[in-house]
Amino acid sequence: MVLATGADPSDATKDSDVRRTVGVRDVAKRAQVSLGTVSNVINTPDSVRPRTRARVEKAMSELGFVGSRAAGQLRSRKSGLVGVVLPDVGNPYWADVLRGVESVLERQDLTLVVGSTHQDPSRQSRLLRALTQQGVDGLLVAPIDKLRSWEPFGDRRLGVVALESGAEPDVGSSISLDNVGGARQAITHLLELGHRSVVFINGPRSVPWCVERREGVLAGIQAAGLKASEVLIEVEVADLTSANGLTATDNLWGVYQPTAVMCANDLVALGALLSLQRRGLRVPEDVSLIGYDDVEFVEALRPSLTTVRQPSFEVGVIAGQMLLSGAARDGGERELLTPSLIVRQSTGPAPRASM
Amino acid sequence: MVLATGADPSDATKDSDVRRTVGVRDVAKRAQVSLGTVSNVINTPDSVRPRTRARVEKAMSELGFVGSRAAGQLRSRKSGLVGVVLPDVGNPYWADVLRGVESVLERQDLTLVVGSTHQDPSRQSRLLRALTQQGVDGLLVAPIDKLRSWEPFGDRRLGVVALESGAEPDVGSSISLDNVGGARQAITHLLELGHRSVVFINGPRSVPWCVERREGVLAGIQAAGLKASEVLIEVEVADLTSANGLTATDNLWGVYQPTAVMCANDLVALGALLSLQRRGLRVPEDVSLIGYDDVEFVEALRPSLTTVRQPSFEVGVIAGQMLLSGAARDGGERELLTPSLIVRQSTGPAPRASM
DNA sequence: CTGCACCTATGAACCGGTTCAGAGTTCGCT
DNA sequence: AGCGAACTCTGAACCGGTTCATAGGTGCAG
Repeated sequence: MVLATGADPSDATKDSDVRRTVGVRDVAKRAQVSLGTVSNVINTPDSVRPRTRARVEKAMSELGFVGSRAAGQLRSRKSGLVGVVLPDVGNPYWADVLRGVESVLERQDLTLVVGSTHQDPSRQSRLLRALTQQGVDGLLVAPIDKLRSWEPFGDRRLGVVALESGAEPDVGSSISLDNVGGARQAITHLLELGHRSVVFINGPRSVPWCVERREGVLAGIQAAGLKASEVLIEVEVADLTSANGLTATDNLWGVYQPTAVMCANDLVALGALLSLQRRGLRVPEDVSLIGYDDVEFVEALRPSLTTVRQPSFEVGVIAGQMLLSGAARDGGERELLTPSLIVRQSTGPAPRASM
Repeated sequence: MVLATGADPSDATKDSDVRRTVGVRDVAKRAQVSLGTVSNVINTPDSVRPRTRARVEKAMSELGFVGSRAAGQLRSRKSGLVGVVLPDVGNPYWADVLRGVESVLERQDLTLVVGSTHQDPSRQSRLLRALTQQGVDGLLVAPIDKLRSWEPFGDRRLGVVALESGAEPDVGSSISLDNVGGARQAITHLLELGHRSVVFINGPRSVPWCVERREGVLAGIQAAGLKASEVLIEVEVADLTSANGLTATDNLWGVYQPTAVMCANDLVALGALLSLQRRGLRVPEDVSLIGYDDVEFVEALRPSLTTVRQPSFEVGVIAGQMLLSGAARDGGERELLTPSLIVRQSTGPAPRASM
């Protein structure tokens, strides 16, 4: 699921509709049992004698009974909801992570509620607040911002898992990827190909893993005995989408003509590729291009994209397991995964004429 | 957000935790007002004198008050939730529709709860049931299956909007695309290029718009004075993903060698393209390929993909507006949008040597 | 100074599924 | 038949924010 928020739902039409929904009491009356028994049929069917259960179930279907989660949740303090806060569900990378989470939570009666922050801190806190109000039992967050006030979010029944959070969170468990290492591999690859004028299109500094990827880039440059100020041009886009990648590259090219473009994200790289191709530049002969994530479609691009592969599905699986195992609640568990560079066609030797 | 479902959340740990959450009563006591006033501050701030309001707000932040949606919803019969049921949020097309919906519902205090059916009818009914239990105020559904028992879902406060439902739903409003026309344009394009051996990779027959696209294909063939049985090879995949597109094409090629492949979906076309390229076939010289949706990245593929463009974002916007305007509740409103063929590089004249 | 209209604040009742202590049954065994 | 353990079933109380009829307060006109 995805979440969005807004301002005023109160303009509901006057509902003079008197028809009430059928509740446990109606079912109980019809099945000639007490309301407690109906509740038992719903929650602990084994504790009800088969004959009775059948009667209740018959009554339920005859009446078209659909329970109200809200009422149950109020008393039981369980919502059966797991909140997931991601930068952007539209990004295939995160969609993949989500599939991983789903695959684990599948057999539990847990419902995923997913929201996108679009790299916007205020959106993040709105989402977190909304999810807390919904009473989610567990929370998976890829923080876009240092989470200041975790307090109310922390004591979920199943706990909290931070995905790709730079700093170690003070509650719950976390699962991270070595962004520094991944970015460093990428930039090193470019430097080894002779590139000495590289543009790095990154996300906002407030995002932990953007900061880390930048660190990796700087570290790689330094390790090669070069100065970042002479080699690197940094560009920042608010949201890591292909549209922004395209615009950023378009704007940039009026000012600089680097021999390589490195993107914080495959989506941005896609945008950059479109911009370059429209401009008539050949990749990788004129410009090398490198992405990050190894999203499914980049293999089919021509040229196919060199990128840094992240085990997206696995991240989701581990996160889901942490929730179920209780590690997310008890905290302290840390998982660190390593990305790997996938060299394809979009990167090649720097052209001679370059600086 | 995305929804998933499962079987048993009961293994919660015994919480001996006695700490209760702060409620309106706690806030009321601290602010020296009645609990009703606290409720007013939350819901109708203007009806509370500024001085009083300030006192309550201070108390709320001091106590770290986070309301419980469940409790409020129980009494007010408003959840502030809008359920969205889509085939696959991972598909950029639907992600786009979603963005459209979000853009409209943004300023309302509505939370989107999104779930993917993955073309699975049982998943659809599970989702619908789960959303109903959550008490969603409105529902957007792209039905994957004739919805038999709409009854309990129908009387949402904001109503129901059916996206791309083949048959006219009996409740709510609908917004559809001319799938017959779109598919017909695509197949006609291929036939005009001389193709007489075309594979059509489609989704399951249970999905309304898959059926419609098939109809369009058949109509186009007939209109060209040809027989479907002699021209068309039909393949069906369960879920319209690139992985399935790849496998289907791989398997198929052992048996047939058509001169063109038409896919019900750009994602499937992407898979097909990968399969063809791995096999060493040139597109479009050896095989023409055509997709459906005009998802963002297909323009960047090489060859860029010929496809049928659908106004995805607009679909979302209209759907959102129908919900807000009450058209979704009162029903009867029908919107029909028209897709258009976008010819790019992946289609070309049929090779001579073909049958 | 009284009356009346309007604005605020109050708090008991309520929404509907779950809990749990206790009553009622069933059944095996002596 | 007699007895206790185990199993079923019962229903009042409860979760916590919202509703709404009512009470209290303020200000202005008569």
